[in-house]
Amino acid sequence: MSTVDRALVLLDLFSEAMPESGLSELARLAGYDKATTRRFLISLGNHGYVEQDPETKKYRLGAALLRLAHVRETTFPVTDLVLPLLNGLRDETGETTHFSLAAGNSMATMMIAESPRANRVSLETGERLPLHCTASGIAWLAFAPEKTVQRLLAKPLKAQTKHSEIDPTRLRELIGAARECGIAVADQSYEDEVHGIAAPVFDHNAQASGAIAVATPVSRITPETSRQIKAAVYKAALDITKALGGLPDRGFYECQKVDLQ
Amino acid sequence: MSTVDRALVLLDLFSEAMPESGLSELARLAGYDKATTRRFLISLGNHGYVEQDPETKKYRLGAALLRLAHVRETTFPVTDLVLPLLNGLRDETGETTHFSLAAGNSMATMMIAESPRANRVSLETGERLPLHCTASGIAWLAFAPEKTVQRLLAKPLKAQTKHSEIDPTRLRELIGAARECGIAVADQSYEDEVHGIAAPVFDHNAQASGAIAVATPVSRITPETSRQIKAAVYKAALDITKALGGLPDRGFYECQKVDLQ
DNA sequence: AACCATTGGTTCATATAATGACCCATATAT
DNA sequence: ATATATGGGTCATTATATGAACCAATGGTT
Repeated sequence: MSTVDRALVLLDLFSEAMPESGLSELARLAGYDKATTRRFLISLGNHGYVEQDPETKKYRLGAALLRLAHVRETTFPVTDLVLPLLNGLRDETGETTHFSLAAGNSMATMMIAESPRANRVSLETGERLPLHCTASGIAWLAFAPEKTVQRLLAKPLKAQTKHSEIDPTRLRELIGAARECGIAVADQSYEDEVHGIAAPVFDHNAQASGAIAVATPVSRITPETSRQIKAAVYKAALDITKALGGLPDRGFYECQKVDLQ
Repeated sequence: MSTVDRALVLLDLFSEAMPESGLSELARLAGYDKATTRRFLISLGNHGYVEQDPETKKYRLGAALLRLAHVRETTFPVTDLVLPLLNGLRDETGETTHFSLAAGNSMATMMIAESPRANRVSLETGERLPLHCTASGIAWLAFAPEKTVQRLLAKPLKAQTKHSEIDPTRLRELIGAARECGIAVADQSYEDEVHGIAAPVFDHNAQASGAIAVATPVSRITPETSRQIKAAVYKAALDITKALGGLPDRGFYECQKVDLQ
């Protein structure tokens, strides 16, 4: 991994859950030496991508990112392309849908279309969800580079609920199953009462870059609704991939033939 | 300059005016070897900060930036803090105001509050303005590190209008004057008929990080309106600096005593 | 008040990773 | 057909990144 890569990892560490952090903590999280971490932070700071609070000495993301995001969005408006499709999926299923991108060791929620129902799953833009116990995460892992999967399964994983699967070999099976049928299911493995169904979205290299998911109160899941949602999610994943100029993995196409239970 | 710094320079090259670019062009603009540039782009791409169009092979800013900007904005909402003050300055002067951050060799427009008048100056968020012939640019240069000024003046500069000053020694004088009174004036030096009055905004290290400016049709500029706007801009610059947790340069405070013409 | 465990920050000999001249295939002008 | 772009890749040389050890300062604990 190049020096530049290592420096950029620091940016990935920041999230809504951890919007600012100290030098030692960042070094620990990234697994770098303190001196190295500090040099990286200074370089990032030179360009306005991080700033340091003069009081607390903590580092946070910098204002220059707003400019870049603005250029990106006015130039290549992902939101404009994806949101209508996400809304369509929401209307079709009647349930909350969301689009997320893989970011470091988690999925970052980029867009949400909430269900109109009173009893619905609700989440927030920017939320970061763990890979191993969410439908989106499993769907992404199923088409992610093998090395990424290995690295994730090597570490000890945290169970979010009593339904969470944290055994590496069992997780391998789940990932394998998702790869088989192009769809991942997470039944209350991230939060009790919440059922997730997700499919990967691909970039132009046929690499999974993110995922779309439908999140449902578990009470509304029946064999019928499940089948219906799976079919809708599968189709929407293809549509969004296409809208973003991506190319689905070869194997993903063949999933159409698989009986979606 | 460290390797990481050099890689990050590539991100700064992208703008609304140049939202995507090829390998050779980027290498040329940054002054790097093609191989080096390519390695940087790949590293940036690994983290989603740039992407490559598979057709044209051109590179553009990546989607991961949206996540970072989102975290930054929900965590440390600059817009929420600055926009009200910018609106206040607009209301006070009746003219279009904007806030910009220094980014590479230009000022990047971050926020705008447009004048309600029919005959008004109009600009766009994200626009990048040259340093040497805009009020914002001069205001920033006046309190920027000496090395930055030297580097800028070393290169040949482009005249935007027949009023643009491009002679290094004359520009030095303009910058010096701006440093004296904390205010920079640009009379039709970027665009004919447009008059700009700007003051720097400082970060927590008392370094100029950006500027606010009032842009006026030159027809409405009289000694009186000019004096009034200068006073308002000066005060707003202090307010915004404070709102952002910044600390004005020592010299900037003393400008209050200077007669603003 | 002495103690230990943190923190942010710094130094410098060593080892590792960055560099760029050179090469290739392809595409678009002349 | 020749010249000059382009994106991409290789590899010996060299410059840069690295991290153990080191401060000074802060904040609990005993």
